[in-house]
Amino acid sequence: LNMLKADVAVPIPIDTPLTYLIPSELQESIGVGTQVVVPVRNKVVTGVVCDVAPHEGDVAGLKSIREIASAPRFASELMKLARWISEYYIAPIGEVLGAMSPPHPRLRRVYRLLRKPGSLELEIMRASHPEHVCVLEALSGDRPLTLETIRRKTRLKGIARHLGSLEEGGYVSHQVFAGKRRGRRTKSRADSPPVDTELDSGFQLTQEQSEAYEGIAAAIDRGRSATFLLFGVTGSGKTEVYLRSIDHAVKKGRRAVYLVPEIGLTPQIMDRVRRRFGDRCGVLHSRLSSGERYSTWADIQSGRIDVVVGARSAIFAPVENLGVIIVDEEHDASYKQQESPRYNAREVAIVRAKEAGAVVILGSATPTIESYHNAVTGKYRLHELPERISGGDLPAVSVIDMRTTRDESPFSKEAQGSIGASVGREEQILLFLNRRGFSNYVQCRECGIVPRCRNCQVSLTYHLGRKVLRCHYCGYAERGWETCPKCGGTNIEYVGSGTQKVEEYISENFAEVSCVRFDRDSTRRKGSAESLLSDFSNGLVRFLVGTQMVAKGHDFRKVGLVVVVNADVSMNLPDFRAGERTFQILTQVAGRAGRGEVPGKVLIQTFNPDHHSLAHAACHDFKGFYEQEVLMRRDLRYPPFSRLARIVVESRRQESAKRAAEGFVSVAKALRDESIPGLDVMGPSRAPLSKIRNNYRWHLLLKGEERKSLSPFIRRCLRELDSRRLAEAARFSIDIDPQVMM
DNA sequence: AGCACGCCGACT
DNA sequence: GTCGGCGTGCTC
Repeated sequence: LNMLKADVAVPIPIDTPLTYLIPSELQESIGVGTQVVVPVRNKVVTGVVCDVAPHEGDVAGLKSIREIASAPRFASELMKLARWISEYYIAPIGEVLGAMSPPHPRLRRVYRLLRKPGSLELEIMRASHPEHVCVLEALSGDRPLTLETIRRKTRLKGIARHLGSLEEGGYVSHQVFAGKRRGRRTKSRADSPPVDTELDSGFQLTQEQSEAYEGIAAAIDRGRSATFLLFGVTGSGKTEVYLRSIDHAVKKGRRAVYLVPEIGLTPQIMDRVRRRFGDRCGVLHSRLSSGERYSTWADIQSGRIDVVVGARSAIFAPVENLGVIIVDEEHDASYKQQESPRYNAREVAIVRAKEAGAVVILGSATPTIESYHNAVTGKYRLHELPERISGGDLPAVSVIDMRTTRDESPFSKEAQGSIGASVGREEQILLFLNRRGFSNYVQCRECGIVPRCRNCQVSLTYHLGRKVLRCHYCGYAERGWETCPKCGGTNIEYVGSGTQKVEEYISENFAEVSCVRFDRDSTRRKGSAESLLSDFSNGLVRFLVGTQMVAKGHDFRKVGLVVVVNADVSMNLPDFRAGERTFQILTQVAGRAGRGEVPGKVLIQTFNPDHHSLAHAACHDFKGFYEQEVLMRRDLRYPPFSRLARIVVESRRQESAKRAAEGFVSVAKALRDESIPGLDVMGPSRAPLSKIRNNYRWHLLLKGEERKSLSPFIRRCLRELDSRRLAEAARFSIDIDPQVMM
């Protein structure tokens, strides 16, 4: 008897795939990558076959694969990528494949009323189990309901239990139901605009654009993987280089993936791609319905699509014969997924390209220090696009020293004057405030100094309870300041979050013109972002007050003045990348000014006018910023001179979280050996967000010299911790190459 | 993740 | 005594 078994990765957070028998009638059609329907406990889920092997010994204890799922099979290239992600990012393989899959038909348990209780039965039930009556009432509508719906209708807890006893009593029954997939939508070819290659490609490329394009095209022809960094200010024509490179690949019979940070905010890019490639392009993003997403996915897999545009997860598009991957705005934080699997699409792109023999183009006006370093050291190939194509000069930027401001207004005298003058000239004004100051930092109002950790250079966070300043990387603590150690001043400010004063100030002082706020809160509703922005771009609204979101991509033609209300908030986040983030965001915001015929002016208000992020952003000098930042990174052994991993430990009880985190540190120190060069363990300490949803959070940082040794070492530590029972009541989450330290 | 099992306080 | 709260452990 030659039975076959399959290891199936299921979408639950367990470390290993589960083993199932393959029914003989399915043996022919199941291989690695096949998506199958399998029972897990009392549910059925869709999983992916990771391995097929002959099964020896008895069959007892093994369940069988139910059927082959309707979703198509994963190509071996993507299976290999999934394995790499799972190992490198220490994420369960089932979750990785789940993130890579198109939406599955939802398999759920539905409950149905079998028999109504008689009136006497009902009385007894009402007396003994009133919840049961509730549940039966919810089910009385004849339609089978899911657990979730019943829970919502009855607003009861422990629904499963009640249903169990009702089922036993013969009142209800359940069955497993596969939600039907909506039929594949046939895309109407009429609504896609005609392909119009002439319109864009008619332009003469600049010298630098041609050089970049020639280099990329040659690399695509060679068919060996290479990574390019396209470094150019906004408006320098990066997009045209991307599009020509894609065009070149497509003409050679290859395909392309084009990643953008947030597709919702960049409709122009989609338009340009559409115009160029017609219906041979497809979009993948989070706002698609599952039907739309599935149909695009199927179109990609069947080869009907040459160019896939999308956000982070589009890096998993089942594109065959990949020739080029674009990562636009490569510095953007949204490429890193902040929940498991915590992958970085930029890194995944490079790994995938290596496997496929494809070329990666990273593009940015403000590259990450890591990417620029790789370009400088020759790991990537660097191409610069130094000038704005359309002419338009970069705006004049002035840094305003707020230490001289004494009053309560959010604006300095100078800014007030500029705003007034700008309103007088009927220009539009963008007020940028970075409200995401979750963490309270301390600052001397007189000299502007902010206390920083002597070991880690990150700003210290003030803790009201104990009145101490604490480092969230290493745990270092000192007493809170009463006088400034530098200038002796006594005006020490505890800077909190939120500066809504701005909107108030504007409506009080400029009541005659309208002002709109643009941030996560005001744009939550679908479509509201678009309508707010169009009100601003067509001139209905004079002031736009916004956070990060306004800095991205929008092309406002009539903005004459940009004011950065408080540049210090992002500068003083307890994060070693705070300076880099500040530089990026300031450069982007400044880029919003002077894009049309109005010459732009940018004001940056700060208590720290000498900070290198500000100084270099003010003169549009990325390289100067890089040179200085890289010194700090080298000095303190931060990336790109090391690799980081962050371990977050969570528990309901403060003590267990702390103990488990300390346990990890002691295990890591005990297990360190020459297999993990340059290992450095920092912490443990309270995480900056030290309590979330009643869970206490501690964290620690590991530094290592090389990329490949850190993850296996962490896995060894976790196993050891488990076997020594040091992790009781605590959960670990691992963030490899962390981008944020909250 | 979800869900069952099992151990403890508040009610008939 | 039971009901139902949450902590712990397993899913082939």
